[in-house]
Amino acid sequence: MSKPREEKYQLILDAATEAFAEYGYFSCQVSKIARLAGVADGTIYLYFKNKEDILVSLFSERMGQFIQRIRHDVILCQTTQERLSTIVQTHLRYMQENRSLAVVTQIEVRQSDPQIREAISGPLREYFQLIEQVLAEGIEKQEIVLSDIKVGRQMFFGTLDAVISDWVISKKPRSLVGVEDTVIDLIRGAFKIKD
Amino acid sequence: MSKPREEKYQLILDAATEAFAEYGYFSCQVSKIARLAGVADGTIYLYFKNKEDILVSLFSERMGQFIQRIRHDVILCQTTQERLSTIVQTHLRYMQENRSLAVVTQIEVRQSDPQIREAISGPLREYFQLIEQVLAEGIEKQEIVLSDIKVGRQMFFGTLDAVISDWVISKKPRSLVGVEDTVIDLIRGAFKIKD
Amino acid sequence: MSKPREEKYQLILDAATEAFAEYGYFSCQVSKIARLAGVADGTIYLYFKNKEDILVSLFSERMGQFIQRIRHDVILCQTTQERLSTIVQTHLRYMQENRSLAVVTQIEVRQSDPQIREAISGPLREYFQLIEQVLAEGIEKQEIVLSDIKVGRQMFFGTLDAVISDWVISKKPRSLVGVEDTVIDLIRGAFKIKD
Amino acid sequence: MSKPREEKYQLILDAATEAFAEYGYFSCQVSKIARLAGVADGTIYLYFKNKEDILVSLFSERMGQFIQRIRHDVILCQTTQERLSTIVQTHLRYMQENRSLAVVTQIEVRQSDPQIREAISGPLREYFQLIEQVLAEGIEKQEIVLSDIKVGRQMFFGTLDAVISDWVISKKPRSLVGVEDTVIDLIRGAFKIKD
DNA sequence: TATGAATGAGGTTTCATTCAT
DNA sequence: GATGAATGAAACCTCATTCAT
Repeated sequence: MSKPREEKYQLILDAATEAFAEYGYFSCQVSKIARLAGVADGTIYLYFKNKEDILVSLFSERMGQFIQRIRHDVILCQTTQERLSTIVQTHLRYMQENRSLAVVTQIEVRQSDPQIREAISGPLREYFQLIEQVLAEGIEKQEIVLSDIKVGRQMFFGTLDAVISDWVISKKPRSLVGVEDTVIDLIRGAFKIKD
Repeated sequence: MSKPREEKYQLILDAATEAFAEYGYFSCQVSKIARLAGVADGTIYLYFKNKEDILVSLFSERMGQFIQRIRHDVILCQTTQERLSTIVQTHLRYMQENRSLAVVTQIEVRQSDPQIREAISGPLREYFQLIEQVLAEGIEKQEIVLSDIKVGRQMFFGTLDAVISDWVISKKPRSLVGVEDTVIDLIRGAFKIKD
Repeated sequence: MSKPREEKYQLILDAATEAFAEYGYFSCQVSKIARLAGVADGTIYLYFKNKEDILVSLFSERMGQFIQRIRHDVILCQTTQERLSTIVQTHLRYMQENRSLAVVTQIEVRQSDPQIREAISGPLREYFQLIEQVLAEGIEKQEIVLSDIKVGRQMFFGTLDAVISDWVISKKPRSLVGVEDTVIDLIRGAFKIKD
Repeated sequence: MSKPREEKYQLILDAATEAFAEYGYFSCQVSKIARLAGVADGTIYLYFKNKEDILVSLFSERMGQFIQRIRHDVILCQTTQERLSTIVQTHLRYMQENRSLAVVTQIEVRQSDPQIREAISGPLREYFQLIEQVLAEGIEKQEIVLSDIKVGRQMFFGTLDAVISDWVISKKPRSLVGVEDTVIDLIRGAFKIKD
């Protein structure tokens, strides 16, 4: 009995991801999500408290999954350089495979509505902490040079974010995978990682 | 005769910047802007076609000013390193002095409502081109090492963007000026600029 | 399942007829129609695209019904004189029984807002064609004398229209049925119909 | 000092006639009239109490002039037949020469807004009375046969009204003068005027 | 007298949410 | 659980009218 419930929950979340990506959170009506999910408008409210709850759930579900994947890949690495390269690769590839999620992330990370931003900040903060941990460990082991961990993370995340932002906006994007090496190279230079 | 017209135009734009920054574009009613500007609701529409036009005008006006300032500062520089450092400094200081503009910029650049994004993209693209010009010249003069100009610009802008984004979201932000040196240092490393 | 939908559609159309008749199209707010129909404002928009669509639908629905009735009555007639008399009678009686429709018809047929007029013209043109057909047949069979069919129709319709217009405007109107004979008599004279 | 006042008053009335004819009373903004008249919006209110007053003034001024012209032409006639023919001719020709007035008349005669209708009814009633006088005299002198004066007037006016209505709506209208003879012929038949 | 920028009441329409079926 | 018709609050925008210049 709980299986179909979970299924429809995910179905709606998938639909919402597509719909938010295409129209933006505010310009996307709940009825559009319902139609895309193949359910009635009212059904949405059996699974979510309100429209905002859809967005927030979408974030913790999908971003949570994303972070878990990255965390899993990072654990297998030996050096800081490997860890950073892995994050770059996994981040870009994951977003490339989940374009709509990438779009939603781009849009909604910066939502100014304080309530929404607060609700969203959880998973993102978790990701930031993961990056900062890697950086801290790198400094400690003298594998990288960095005078301010937070700024280091901002550079690291900001670069990936900007790359994806351009990719998302661009109508004819080149593959994200193609820029991996350049990104990694720039980051290695920034953190003074030796060859 | 045209002075007071221009004055009120700027007054409304200032009010809109504050209001959009506080509530976000969609959650901010036109009446809020009007009240903040000390004018009647209808007066807004003597100066702007509609709500979207306020946002778009805000962008081209204020971002245009911002880019002009950066362009002016960059012209005075001799080396690529100086140019990049100048952009970092001017960018961060300008945003620090215009927090509300920074908020709006951070938020609305990524608005996915396609119409709005299109309208906004102009000034931003201009800024991107400026950065890319500096990078291209740096490569040519062998002052920097960079295999892909676009990715270089993404790293450069993305870093600044992430720094400001954190600063804007943070309730008790440290001064942006304090991170200038770290940012410049990271970028010099990324572009392999010698001391 | 479709019954209640049709019912409410007609309910709103009835309310709109009353409301437009009392206040005129422009001076009548949608909320007035809603209140009269006993539904919420928003409900109106589940059945009609917008305010104008209400008026247009009202016209094609009600006028269509009106024309059908006349067409039905005309078919049973043998002579042109009978046909013309029947149209006069049915027209006047129908309007007398549907005063609000008469008011709306009188008022809105001539709306100069070009968009509205265009939308409304369909059913009216159909009625004009019916009259002109009867006249053409009458001429052919030499039952009437008329040098210009269009002008003949204008006289025929214009007379009925003016009679109803006066009746509608008048606060204490005499019955429309009372003038039937005079109208028929005038028209018989105009078209030189022998006794 | 009173001359230019009168001039501008007429100027605005002319502009209003054009503007009402093109857009209809409700869809025509006061500012449009002002622009057409070449005066400021506020100036309108030095000459007219409000928008409605423009329409009402337009009516009594222009229709008054129209009726006066008809009255003048009718006085010169000897027989009822001449009088009726003269009214038909003058009516059609006047409207043909003043198309915008014709349009406004068509539209606004039927305004359902009770206040407006009341204000307009004056000049129109005067015209109706003139027609009814002619008919009454015709009956008395046994020049025409008519059992109900009011219905007779309705037929007479309604016919002219419908002719003009079609002419006004039609994009490529035939000249109104061309139908004069047919109209007169029909009316002579209706009133049983001998040759 | 003339101006036209400013006003602000009020209208149409949208859409998140509810609830009877 | 599922539906989707109905709700009604609230937003954007228009435009007749005013009034300081």
